[in-house]
Parts: sequence; structure tokens; C-alpha cells
Amino acid sequence: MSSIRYAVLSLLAREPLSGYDIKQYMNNRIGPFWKVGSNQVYPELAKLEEEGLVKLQGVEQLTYRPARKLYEITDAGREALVLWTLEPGGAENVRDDFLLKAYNSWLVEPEKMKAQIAEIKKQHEKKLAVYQAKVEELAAQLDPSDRSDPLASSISVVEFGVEYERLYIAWCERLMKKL
Amino acid sequence: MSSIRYAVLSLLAREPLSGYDIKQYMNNRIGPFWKVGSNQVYPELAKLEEEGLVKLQGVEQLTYRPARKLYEITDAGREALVLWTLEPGGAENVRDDFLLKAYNSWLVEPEKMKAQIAEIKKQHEKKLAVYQAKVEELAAQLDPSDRSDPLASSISVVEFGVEYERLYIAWCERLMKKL
DNA sequence: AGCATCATGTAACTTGTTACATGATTGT
DNA sequence: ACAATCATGTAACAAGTTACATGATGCT
Repeated sequence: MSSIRYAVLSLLAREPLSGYDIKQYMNNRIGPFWKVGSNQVYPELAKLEEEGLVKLQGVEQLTYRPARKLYEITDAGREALVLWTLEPGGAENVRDDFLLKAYNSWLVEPEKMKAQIAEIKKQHEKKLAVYQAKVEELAAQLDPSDRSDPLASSISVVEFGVEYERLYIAWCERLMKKL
Repeated sequence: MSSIRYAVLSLLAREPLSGYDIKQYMNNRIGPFWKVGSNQVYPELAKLEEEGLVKLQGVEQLTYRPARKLYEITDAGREALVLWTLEPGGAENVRDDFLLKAYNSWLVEPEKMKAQIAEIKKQHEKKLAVYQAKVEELAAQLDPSDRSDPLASSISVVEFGVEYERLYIAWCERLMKKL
């Protein structure tokens, strides 16, 4: 299963990157649908290289900095990624702590619960704004004549984020009204 | 963080249950927003008992079966649960493998991708049906005169599930059209 | 005969999170 | 002076998954 392996390949399929870049991208760019730590990225890159799915393109060495190791995907890597993308997989569940908290609304004073809901609503509004900006940014760069522009896929994914946050916010509002 | 601890308490706050029940409830009833294995439930119950948040209410022993240990929440447990519910917490991210697969749409043949999308769309439709049935079932039992009926909270959570699945399905449809 | 359910639990393994370590540069 | 950023990586821990073990009943 280990999906970071494929998350790494997904990014490298678009452009060569360093481990550091990959980490940054995952924590901002893809969604944020994934958060990873360096401890996952670097060992995974090493494994992928060993397996020939990825290879070192070059090392950028500035004297005052650690070497920046740029990786690129190989044909085998791209193949593995396509295979995984088409692999059947089950629908996943949500698993959000706040839903569990909402499940306990009946136990707490309505006023306190409302404050709690308002707070996470605010956070989702922030996320929504980020995703919306990202969609616009990507849409501006998109080449509509290109049938297989990676950007189109990126946009779809971020749009999911936009819709998800909208749903979340609307749900929070309804929750508050009910209390 | 360890949210199963609170998931266990959330269920026990409503009615006494055995470890087995808790496992079943989590995998069907709450959402399915959580899936847990027995390896998580039983040790957690033991820990909670040690800490006095939960206590053994009784043991139901049929000769031909393992003893069924019924647990109930204590006052301390209820208090800890309320505290956690009101604790501030950040908005979480989605983390769904299929989104990552969608991110790679541009790499694969549109026809194959469409089949893939259709498949997981079907799965989400199944989930939607389950959640909808659950909402109706709960709504029928709800006592509208009771201002703090736990069922109201349950319904809100499952409604989130309904809306989420609808969003997912609509998104899949749009994805397919774009390819 | 074989599998699912009830009911407890343990063991082994894979993931994910948090924190640490190094060390120059750039911004406040 | 102090924190953040770049850039690699390791270590320790927490959480989640899969499989196993027991053993009777009941269904196909």
C-alpha cells in the first residue's frame, strides 16, 4: 500500500525534484492531501533508486549548503506509477477527529460547542481560500489545447479540495443552527 | 492524540458495550469514519479501565462462549471526553489514495482512467446508500422533544457522510466528462 | 465439510509523527 | 541577537493493519 512511494513518483513524473522539494510540494502543493516528514521522503527515495524507478539526475553543490540531489523518474518508474493508478482500490473513509467531536455534541453545553465549531469552521475557510487561489493560479497556466496537460489533473484534485471545504463549512453552519 | 481512546469513550457515553461491540460499532455505525482492529480496542479498554475512565459493569458468561465483558463509562471518563471534545484542534486533510490516482490521470489512457473512475464511483454510491438508510433509521428513532438526544448528534455525523459521498460522486462524474 | 459469527486477546509488521542533528545564509 | 529557510538525514515513538489463536454454534 505505502502510498508515499506513489506520491513521490507522481511528483517526479512531472518534473525532476530533490527530496526537499518533494516534501515541500506534498505539504503545500498536491492538496494538502498529504503531509510527509523528511524521514519518509529520504529513505523512500533511496529505495526507489535502488529499485530503478528513480535515478539521480545530478547534484547541485553550493559550498555553504548541503548538496541538493535532484532525482528524475525512470521509464520503469513511470510504468509502475501507471500500473498503480489503474490498480483497483476500495473507497476510503474519512477519519476526521472533529466528526468524532461532533458525535459528542449532546454531551456538552451548546454555547461551548458552538464556539468549538466556529473555530474549526474558520480553519476550513482558510483552507478553502488557499485551494481557490491554487485553482486560479493553475488555471491561468493551463494550456487548453494540450489534451494531456498534467495541470488539468492537478486542477481537478485541488477542485476536490475546494468542494470538500465548502461542504465542511456548510455542515458546520447547519450544526451550529441545530444547537 | 490517539483518537481511538475517545472513540471508545464516545460510544460508551451512550450505552455500556463490550469490546466486541465497540469494534462492530466503529466499523459500521459511527460513520464508517473509523475502522479499528481488536488489537486496538482491547488494550485500549484495559488502559482506560486502569485509568478509571471506564469500568467493568459485568461479565456475561455463556458456557460455550468466551465471556462477554460489558464496560460502562465512569464520571471521570465522561469528564475526560467532554474536555477532549472542547479541546482546540486543527482542520485535518483528506488523504485519499484515489485523489493521488486522479492526479496521474494525464499519464494514462482516458478510456482506462474512465473505467477506474466509474469503479470507485460505484463504491461511493454504495456507501451513500448505506448512510442514507442510516440517517432515516436514526431519524425515525429520534425524540424531537429531547434537546440533548444523542441521536441528533449521530444524525449530524452520518449526514456529513451522505454529503461527502454525494460530493465524491459528482466529482467523479465531472472527472469522467473532462477526459 | 466449510465458512461466518461471536468474543477475547496477542504478535508481527507497516505507516506516520515528532524531534533531533548539522550549518551557512537571509530576513527581522 | 534570533528565527526562518535551505537541505540532508537519523532516531524514537505512536498509530494502524493484517494475521493468528482459541473454540462452540449455526448456516449453506
